[in-house]
Amino acid sequence: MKAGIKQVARRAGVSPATVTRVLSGHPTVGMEITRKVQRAVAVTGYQPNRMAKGLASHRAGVIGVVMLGYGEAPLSHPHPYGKELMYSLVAQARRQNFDILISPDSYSDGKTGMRDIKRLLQSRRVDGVIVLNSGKVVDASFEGLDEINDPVVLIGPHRRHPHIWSVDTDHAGVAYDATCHLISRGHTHIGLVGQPLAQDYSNAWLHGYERALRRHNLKWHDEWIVAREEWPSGAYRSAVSSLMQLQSRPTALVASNDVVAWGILGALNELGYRVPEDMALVSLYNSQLAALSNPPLTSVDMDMERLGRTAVEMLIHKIGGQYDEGGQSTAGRFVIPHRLIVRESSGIL
Amino acid sequence: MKAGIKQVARRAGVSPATVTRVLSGHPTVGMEITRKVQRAVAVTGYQPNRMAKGLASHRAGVIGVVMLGYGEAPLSHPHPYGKELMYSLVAQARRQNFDILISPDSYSDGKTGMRDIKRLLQSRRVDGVIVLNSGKVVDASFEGLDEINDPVVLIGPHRRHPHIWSVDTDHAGVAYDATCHLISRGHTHIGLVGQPLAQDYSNAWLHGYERALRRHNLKWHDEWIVAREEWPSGAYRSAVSSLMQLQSRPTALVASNDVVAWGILGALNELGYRVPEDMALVSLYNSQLAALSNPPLTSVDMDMERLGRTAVEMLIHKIGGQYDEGGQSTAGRFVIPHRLIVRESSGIL
DNA sequence: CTGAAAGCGCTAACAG
DNA sequence: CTGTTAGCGCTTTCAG
Repeated sequence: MKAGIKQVARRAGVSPATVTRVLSGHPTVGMEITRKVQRAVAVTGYQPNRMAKGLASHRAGVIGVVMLGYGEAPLSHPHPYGKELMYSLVAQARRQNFDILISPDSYSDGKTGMRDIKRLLQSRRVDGVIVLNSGKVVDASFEGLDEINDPVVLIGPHRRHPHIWSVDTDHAGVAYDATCHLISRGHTHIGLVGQPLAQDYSNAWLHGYERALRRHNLKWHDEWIVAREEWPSGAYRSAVSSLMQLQSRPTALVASNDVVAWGILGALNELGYRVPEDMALVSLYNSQLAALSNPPLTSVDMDMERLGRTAVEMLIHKIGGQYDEGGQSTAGRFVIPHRLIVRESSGIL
Repeated sequence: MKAGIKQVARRAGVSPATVTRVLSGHPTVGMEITRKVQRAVAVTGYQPNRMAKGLASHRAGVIGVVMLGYGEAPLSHPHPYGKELMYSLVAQARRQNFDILISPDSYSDGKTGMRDIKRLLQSRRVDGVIVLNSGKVVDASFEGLDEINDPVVLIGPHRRHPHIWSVDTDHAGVAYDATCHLISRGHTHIGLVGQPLAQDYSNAWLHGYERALRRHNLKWHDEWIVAREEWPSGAYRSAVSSLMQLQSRPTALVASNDVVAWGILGALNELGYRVPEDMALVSLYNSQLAALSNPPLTSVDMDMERLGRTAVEMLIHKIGGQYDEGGQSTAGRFVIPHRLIVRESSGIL
């Protein structure tokens, strides 16, 4: 029952090589023969053995996904690249006929990350790898990424590796735009709530935030900036509470993502403050949660769909051309445009 | 540079077969030789070519994941099995040294689902498949699933296929427990808000809900049951609003998942009602959102971690024994226990 | 334009 | 206990 290429070939009255040619759309095959082969394939329900195909052709037809610094729970990590991005990767890979492989190695942290990526590539299970930088990974962890000869595309920030292909959002720009929007709504006291500033993302946010304020000749206080790694249930309440009790308190906040924004919203509500009247709010990422809150969140959309799509396209391009081009001299960095989605949390004009 | 098994063998002064034996932990290898081989492997940084290995051993070391009925956005589908389940699958697969493959075929809907699963299996890319039933798939779509000879484990409900291996939650029991909890809090007017009742999950919920009410000699009205496929932003508000205006309105609701519960919470809040005073709420799934709401949601935890883990264990067991056992005569259905997590939304004692 | 032959890199009998 | 010998099922030169 398990039809092999030989059975198909015999049935069609041709050689195995010809079957391969028809199946891979090789141009130089006669109409007659093509027909016969196609019929034989249809009748037998033939499906090529991917192992054999891969072994012979040196191509797996698979893209590996490695998440750096997500610890034990990468898929439940709310931030910064969530399921939207993951979905986009899978969807685009499908369009180009690649599978997505999530290997055990995918759970690496910074320390072992590079080694795991190399292992994955060397085992030839995948043709290339997309690395998701959670932002927790210090840049030094990418040491060696640029020496890998197989196709690799990094999603996320990195500083010191000009040879790495990557695609990312302009995180500083995102924070800048969010802050400017609040300024344009008349706010002069603006705070920032999010993750620890040691992380690459947060760092960029801080820069964008400060740049926006500076450009508008506004000042800010360190107490307006709240950053913590974990946000257990009570944390929002106490953070918001301290913020509100400041003698010179912010009247608007930039939240580093929608989950944080929801937390702030809840705390504000619980403490009897109203949004946007008592406190305006702008969030980042514009996930599905943003529109569902009360009031709906103004949030910066980072177009995860396009981010993922671009990453896969870049990678497959590299995979296709990995023998043509010598080395990674043609590295590039793509920045996906973001845009502010104005809803009610930032105030009504 | 690209070390193959031959290089390693030569370096260690042994035959390729011996290298294989050492690497696969074959018992009958001398200490001396084992050492030498291990050293050679370490020095060369040898990584077996998985294609070749797979072709020769007839095992891919990969588990395929197919999501049925999730349409174009399986990974962003909030319900019923989200990223927690996905994570659990990947984590458990890792523990047992399997990769997870999300193939283009994974996006099947009911119509083409079976065909895609067969294709995936027949291409020998994967050793077995875990099928996630979104609940939207009508049971008839599983026609043929029981004829597949390769290992398949279904996660989710199904009715007519005794030969299918599956693991699931007792959905009716979940709704039953949620409803009983509300009853024990003194409620007699209890509503149900969720997805269309034509879906398997919702059907089970309805049964559990009704059973609980019947057992306690309580009545319910059709207007207390709100079911819709999509919940755009305004939908919660209007649903809640109609519910509250009923002359005999429910004082408590069972929400089919945490996202729905958040929506209800928001609408209630917006309309000036308080939870749990004006309306008590119990939700299902106990996702990360449940604890973060205000007030925190009482929700039924379905232990997605264990659900995923069990599914992978079952599948790998089948993969391991697929030549020993004849046919699928030993099919089984595992039900993962759930438990109610009491928080504030269902009332304070 | 098509067939024949030669592997891809590894594992799995079978000998020794 | 270890080496030798055949392939796994497909692709790919290379002839014709």
